[in-house]
Amino acid sequence: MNYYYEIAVIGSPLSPLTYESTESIEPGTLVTVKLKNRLVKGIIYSQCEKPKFSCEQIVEVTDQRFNSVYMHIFRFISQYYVCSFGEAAGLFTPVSVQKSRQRFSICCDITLSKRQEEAYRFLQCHPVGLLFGDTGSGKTEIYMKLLEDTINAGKTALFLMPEISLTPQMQRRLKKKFGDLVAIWHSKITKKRKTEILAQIGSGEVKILAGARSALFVAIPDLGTIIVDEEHDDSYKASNRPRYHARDVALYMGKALGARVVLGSATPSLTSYRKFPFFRLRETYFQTNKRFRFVKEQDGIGEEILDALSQTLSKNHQAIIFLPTRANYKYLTCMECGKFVECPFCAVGMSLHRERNALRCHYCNYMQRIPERCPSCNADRLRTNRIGTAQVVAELSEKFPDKTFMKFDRDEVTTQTKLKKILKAFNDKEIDVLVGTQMLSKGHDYHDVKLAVVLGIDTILAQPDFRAREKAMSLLLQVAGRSGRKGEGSVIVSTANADFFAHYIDDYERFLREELPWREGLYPPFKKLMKFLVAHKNRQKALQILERLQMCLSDVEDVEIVGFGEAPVAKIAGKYRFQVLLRADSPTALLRVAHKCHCAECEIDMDPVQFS
DNA sequence: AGCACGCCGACT
DNA sequence: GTCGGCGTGCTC
Repeated sequence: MNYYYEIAVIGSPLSPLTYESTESIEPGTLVTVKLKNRLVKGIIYSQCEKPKFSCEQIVEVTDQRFNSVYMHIFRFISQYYVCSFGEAAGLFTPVSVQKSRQRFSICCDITLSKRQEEAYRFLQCHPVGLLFGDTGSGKTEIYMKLLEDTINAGKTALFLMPEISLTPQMQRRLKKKFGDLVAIWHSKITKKRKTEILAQIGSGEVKILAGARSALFVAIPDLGTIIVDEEHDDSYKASNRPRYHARDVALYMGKALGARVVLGSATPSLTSYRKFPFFRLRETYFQTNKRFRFVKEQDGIGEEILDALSQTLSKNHQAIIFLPTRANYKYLTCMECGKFVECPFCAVGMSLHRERNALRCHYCNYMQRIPERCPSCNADRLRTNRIGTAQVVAELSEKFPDKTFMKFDRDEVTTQTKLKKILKAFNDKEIDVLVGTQMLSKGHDYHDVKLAVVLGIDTILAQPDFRAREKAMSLLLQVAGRSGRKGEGSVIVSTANADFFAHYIDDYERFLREELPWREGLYPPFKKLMKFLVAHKNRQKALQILERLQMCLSDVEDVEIVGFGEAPVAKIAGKYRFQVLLRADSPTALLRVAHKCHCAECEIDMDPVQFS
């Protein structure tokens, strides 16, 4: 007897293909099949009738299978983020469940403050809850308590955090409490280690998987709790196909698998604030006395900031300096023709990196010599623009020769090991000042930072993005939260928008409340957005695809075309980019359009977060 | 005429 | 996505 199955090829954009087998196989089973004479992995989508064409035999049936709830989740992802079933399933890692799964109980030794106890009880009685807790208010203890409960109930848990918040300190804390019951999972751990962890999850030795975005896709059995820490963080949104949002997938998975979902943040997203019941946990742990000062200085570091820094350093205290720019300078501009030196492959200015004596493109990594003359008009009046972390380090090292400054950005912190090393050196006082980008703001505990300097926040506020204010405000608070964790701390912000920031600085909830009406009728959480992206190395071709797309979009109902045209970065790695932004009241209307008009040449971005 | 490269369509 | 077929265009 022969059976026929529709099989989705893992990671392939193709819709399921039909294969033949002599065995009866359950949907969700992973198999090996031949595709164009090559062996590929597939997942049984469904059983079907004998097709009219002759088809290939399934090569191998593995003992790995996703259950029907997971199949349902894959279907949701492929529907909602508009990708093939094989691409959705390809995100996930199966776990082979052993029959005699081990059970453990953990001793309940976490003591919570009265307020923490209330927060904990609140989260306990909501299937989805938002822990809106200031930095230093003790969110972690509440997470620990929830994880402890989960294990004692014989269940497992996922603990998600942005890749960069996966600090040695958080790992240590988890390890200290849960020992080998917790495993750490992120994109950089080795294949060997991953196999090991998967086996331990299967046997029930590991009960908590803590990690970055990708940890969500480990099909851990008996899931009881999903915690999404720093839920506001945009790094939860995938930047390539399928462009899922890990927080939103976590919410869906929680519902489907019957697991409690806890979102946590000091600066929750406006959408989560509006959507979910929340508990407000204010700063109670250390009675900090934070002073904010706003100054208006030009690009770079002016007198007032230098004074503040000088005072802090003279007392042998530490400081952090935030600015949103890497390299020495973001641009090299011609004073004659006004153009900046552009990457030959991308429509962006190249950044000046002194230590490599080169201009580097931050999109495609192309490097070239620093030119003497303008490549466009040949004038020899090139000037640097927009100071970056490397330059701040260089200039301050010269001004304070007996102090140590360290760059803290993606260029410097390339591995977990380097992150560990720098954080240790900083906490051991071998470094006096960290100068960094967003990375500085993510969940690290700096013991003795008495001053936080925030530069360039106005460039974030000025982004053509409906969330520009939300991004700027939360970033400022997150950076500020790193200063004065014990005792006094001050924050000095260089901005021309002091009124805006000052108004909300000690009450993020006020910001969220007052921001809400601006979004009404226009943006999330009131409206749904979707973006079509077209990229092609032939500009003419790209325009053709865009035109065809517009035709398809011309007669759709309940969907508004907000705008179309060149993408904010009109060319990346030699590909010309165009986009269409759509708006609707419901995701259904958008998805109807997406499924009608999508094609191989365009990518769909549901709930986009990137607008510049 | 022979070969290289790049585009496009099919993949069960 | 990835492979191979085929057409264009350049070289021997």
